[in-house]
Amino acid sequence: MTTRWLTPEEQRAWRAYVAASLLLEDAIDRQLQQDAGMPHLYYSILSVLSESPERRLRMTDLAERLKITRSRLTYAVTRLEKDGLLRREACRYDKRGSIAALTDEGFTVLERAAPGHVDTVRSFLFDRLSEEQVGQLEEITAAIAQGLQEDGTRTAADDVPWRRRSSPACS
Amino acid sequence: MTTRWLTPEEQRAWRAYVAASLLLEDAIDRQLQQDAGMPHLYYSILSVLSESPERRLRMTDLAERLKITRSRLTYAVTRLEKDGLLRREACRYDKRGSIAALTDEGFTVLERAAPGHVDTVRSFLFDRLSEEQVGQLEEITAAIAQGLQEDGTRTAADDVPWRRRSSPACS
DNA sequence: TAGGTTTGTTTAAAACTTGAACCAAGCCCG
DNA sequence: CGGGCTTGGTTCAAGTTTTAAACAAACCTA
Repeated sequence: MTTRWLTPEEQRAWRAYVAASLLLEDAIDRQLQQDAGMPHLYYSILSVLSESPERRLRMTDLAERLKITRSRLTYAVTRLEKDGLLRREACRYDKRGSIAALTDEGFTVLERAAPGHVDTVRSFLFDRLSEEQVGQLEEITAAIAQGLQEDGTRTAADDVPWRRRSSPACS
Repeated sequence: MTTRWLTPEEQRAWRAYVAASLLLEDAIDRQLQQDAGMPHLYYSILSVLSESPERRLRMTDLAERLKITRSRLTYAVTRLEKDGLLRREACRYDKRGSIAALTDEGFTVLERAAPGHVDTVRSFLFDRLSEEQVGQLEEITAAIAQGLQEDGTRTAADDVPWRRRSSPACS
């Protein structure tokens, strides 16, 4: 089968997208590095934890929400723990598990970094979009993410309903 | 001034965006690494070169199009040169300049990798969007990129029209 | 209980990024 | 012309991150 190349419209969209995502991620990383001493990913870890029940989550669940590998997460969490922003706890229900729990200090750091972060996201993203476009962006990116999820992390267990992760957060 | 937090709609959009861009970049990197032995950025370098007049471009111009620092580009180009996919040439009109020129081998590698890459982009992105959404995506990301450009790389020269880079590609 | 899975970490090697420092070449202006 | 600033590009050192493979412990199911 011969390749279906991108149409001119698709090409324009693709290029604009690539440029925007690169620039945006750079800008956000820079801002957070500056103001909070950590890159976007690390901030996201704290942020996700802060919204979880009891501000804690199992490593695997955390990795899943952040769309990163467990190995990568282990590395990041180790640094955050060293900085005292979170703590690892044992899981009572599953002795293999370890739980990342946001510390008070971590929460404070997050609270202090949040305004600057939101300002950045706002000024570079939402301030430039109409309300309508915000909705469009959500639909578009949600569709993309969905496609990539079901495809990527497809394991045998996904085909066995009764074995699917339920993850009561073990909390 | 108190922070204007994100509205629920904005939050949803932001999260979907972050997840999608991460997953998409991962998927593309994986595919290209697999099929062409290089990450997305390197492929982009070859790709931009292949579309430039005489398949060559000055380093600074290349960095500008790719939205990366010159330092970062130097590193990448060094590797690509080592792999024989491009060659550095002296610039006749400006003895400071160096030009990255795609080699025949580089072009061949690109030709072979392109179908797989396009397939990936298509299946993860465009196949999931309506024609209308493609247009929306372009407008949205173009707006974002524009905002980030004028802000970021603002140098004194930008305010002096007659000194702005014209870059006749020196070719 | 055996066999296969899942969890999370470890390890070692690469790959990448950054920022500053630097040199050579170009440009400006008195 | 010649000093002084700017630009193009690389180099360097340091640190960060990423990956993949291997692993042990704990789980699960038959």
